[in-house]
Amino acid sequence: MPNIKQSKLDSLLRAAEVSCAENGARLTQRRRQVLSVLIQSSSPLSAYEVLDLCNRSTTSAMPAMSVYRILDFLEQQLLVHRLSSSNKYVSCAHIACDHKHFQKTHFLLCEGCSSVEEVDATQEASDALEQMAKTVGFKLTTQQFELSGICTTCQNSAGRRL
Amino acid sequence: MPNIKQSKLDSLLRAAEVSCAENGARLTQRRRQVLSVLIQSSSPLSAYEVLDLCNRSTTSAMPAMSVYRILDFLEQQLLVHRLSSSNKYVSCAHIACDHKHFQKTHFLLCEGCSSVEEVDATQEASDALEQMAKTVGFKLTTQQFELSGICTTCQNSAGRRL
DNA sequence: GCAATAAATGATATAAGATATCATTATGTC
DNA sequence: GACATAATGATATCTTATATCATTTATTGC
Repeated sequence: MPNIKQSKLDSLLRAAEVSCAENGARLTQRRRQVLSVLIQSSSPLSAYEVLDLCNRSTTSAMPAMSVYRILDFLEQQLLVHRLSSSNKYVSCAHIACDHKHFQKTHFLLCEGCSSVEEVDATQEASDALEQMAKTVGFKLTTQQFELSGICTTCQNSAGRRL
Repeated sequence: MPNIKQSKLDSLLRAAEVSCAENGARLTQRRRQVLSVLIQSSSPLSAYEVLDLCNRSTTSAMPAMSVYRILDFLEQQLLVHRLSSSNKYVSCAHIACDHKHFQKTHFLLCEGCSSVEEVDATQEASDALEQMAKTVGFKLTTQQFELSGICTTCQNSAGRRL
């Protein structure tokens, strides 16, 4: 059940293809298939969830190995991100734009509906974290943070559903 | 190879025992064994790493199942923390004091030596993160953050080792 | 102290997740 | 089209995690 329009999906896939080409890489059929699954998912997926969804839509079964390889590839291309806290994958929110992942990236994970919001760190948050680390002598290298919470939708429907 | 003094270990274990008792729980031999391993480790350990270390020091082999159960128990007692980004465990830095885990906790993970520093969030960091989440409508619930970086020691030895 | 109950651990099986390795197919280059 | 390279298929294996039931150990009430 795609929760995005076919036209939107197509344009993202085309952008991904261009993006790969710029890096001298190719967005093959399999890679496109995996990326499609992630783009269409409203929540992060594990490698095996990706695998199942791929095999649901195709006749030729994909081996698990391929999914891992392809996820690695897509991650390197910055087309998908790996969430280390759950060991799942999400498609990048910036496939179609020229966003450069310069700032630290924060992933806000909704505990209600499992949706993810990818946002750039504010300068304040970035500074505060650096500063905090500095007080114990740490020099931060993390560029990715994963925070849990409740999204707007789930907050509003809390009366009904929680 | 214990990197802490026996007396220190003993006093932590005694404190842990008291802490459990206060919750109507018991620090059994097996639980004490697992906790000891974690306290003595200079870096986070996976469940199976804990298992191996336990079985190295004892004649009676512990089943994997027990380790998972005991880690769950110790985590509930706040004697150990689970790092979701690596799926490993560390002993709490506050076993012997009356620290209450009121503030958000940050774990600073050194990419050089794998050591961990457990620190309370500064008000600034806490506020900045809340604020950032708020801009996209999220209400944060996370109480634990895991950041990677380089510790003081490794920064200083960088010329030699990195 | 001892039976009854509950808590903790042992033991075994199996599921789930991830990786290593080599064979095969597809793609690009000359 | 032959060659080199990249990508995928196929298989085996290893690691990690959980489910389940039996056994042992502790606790409670008498």
